[in-house]
Amino acid sequence: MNVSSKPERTRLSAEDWELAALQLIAEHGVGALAVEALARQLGVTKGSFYWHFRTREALLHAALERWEQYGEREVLGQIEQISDPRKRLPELFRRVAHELQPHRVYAALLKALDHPQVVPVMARVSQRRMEFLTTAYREAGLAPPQALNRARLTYAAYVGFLQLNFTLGLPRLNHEEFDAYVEHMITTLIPA
Amino acid sequence: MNVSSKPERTRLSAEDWELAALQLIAEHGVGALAVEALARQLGVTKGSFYWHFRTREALLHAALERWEQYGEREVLGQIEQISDPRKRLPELFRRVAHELQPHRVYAALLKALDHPQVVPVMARVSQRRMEFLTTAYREAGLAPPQALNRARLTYAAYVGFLQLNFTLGLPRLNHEEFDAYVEHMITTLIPA
DNA sequence: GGCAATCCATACTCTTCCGTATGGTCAACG
DNA sequence: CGTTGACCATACGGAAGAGTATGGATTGCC
Repeated sequence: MNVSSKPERTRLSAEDWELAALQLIAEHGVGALAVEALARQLGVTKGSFYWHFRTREALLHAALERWEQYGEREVLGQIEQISDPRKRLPELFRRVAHELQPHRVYAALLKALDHPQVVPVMARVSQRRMEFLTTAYREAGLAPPQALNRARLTYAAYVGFLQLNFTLGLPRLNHEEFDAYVEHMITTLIPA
Repeated sequence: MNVSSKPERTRLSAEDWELAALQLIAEHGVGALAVEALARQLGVTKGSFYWHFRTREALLHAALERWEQYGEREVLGQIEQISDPRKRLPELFRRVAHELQPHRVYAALLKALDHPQVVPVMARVSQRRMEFLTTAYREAGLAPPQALNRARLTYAAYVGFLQLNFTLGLPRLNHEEFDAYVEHMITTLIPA
């Protein structure tokens, strides 16, 4: 809690700036990533920043790289350990649905696809996830062309739900309504 | 073609500014909506702008309102005239899929849900479209709870596809691949 | 043609934010 | 305990863009 609210008067490292940048991106988007604002939030001034980073773009690049590295195998790694291929996709859906917090950054980056720096990162991440989905659908019994299109459809639904739910707050679902929606997704998208 | 490239030396109205703003939003996002940039594009200076509008926010508000008014009943109005309810949804899918041009503004606004001005507009538009989808699914034979969730799923897939395809350029589909994807959507999401 | 309203250009101010220059402070270590 | 290097504050320069002030140009209308 007091990582950013109470600076605790310890000195900062480049990692601190990158984590603070990711948090700020998740809350206010890439456009709000200003060094002076970040410095105020961290309780220091710009002088600190320009010791750790050469430029603002360097910070964004480092933060995106960190996110791409560490935020990846949180979900996919655990799912791959499930032996039964037919149980993988429902479990993936349920886990992703109930751990929406790590996806805040992804939702924010989705709204920043104007910036040339985030496009390659998002392209790589989306590509990997889509390939994961495609093979999962193939292992679940779909023919290759069907599996590919189903993966596209599933991933589009995921991305769209992030946009609509997070930043637009629509549809406004309570807990049980949300669970019902997830189960509806499972029965609709995953072959029996 | 020469609406913006050749100003034809005619004087401008507020409508001209709003249309130019929408075009600029569709191409470069809401963040790129700067009055001096727009003025350069229209072949005039800021002096013209601040005669027609009190502030930059006023222009954005007017442009959004115009978009919400005129860009709505292009698709939905035609679909409602289809008598057979079971043929409405496939036809809706195909038309939306092949007229993606009017959805560029929607895709751009989707990436600008940080701005407080666009949130209510997008909320209204998305709400209306989702209600349209829900009744269409009910008329296609789904029970009310199923129809609601199916509408959410469909609309999320639509929104996600806009994001992934337009601004990220992924998945990169040619014409027949795209048609196959649309047909896959139809068979997967619409009850037989 | 002349007048008034409409439309636009020019020339400012003000704010925000990136980046630089430079000196100060604190901790570690010999 | 003094020196060194890591870390930070302060002050500045410069670019970009919003908004204002004011006068000039152009159009419609009598």
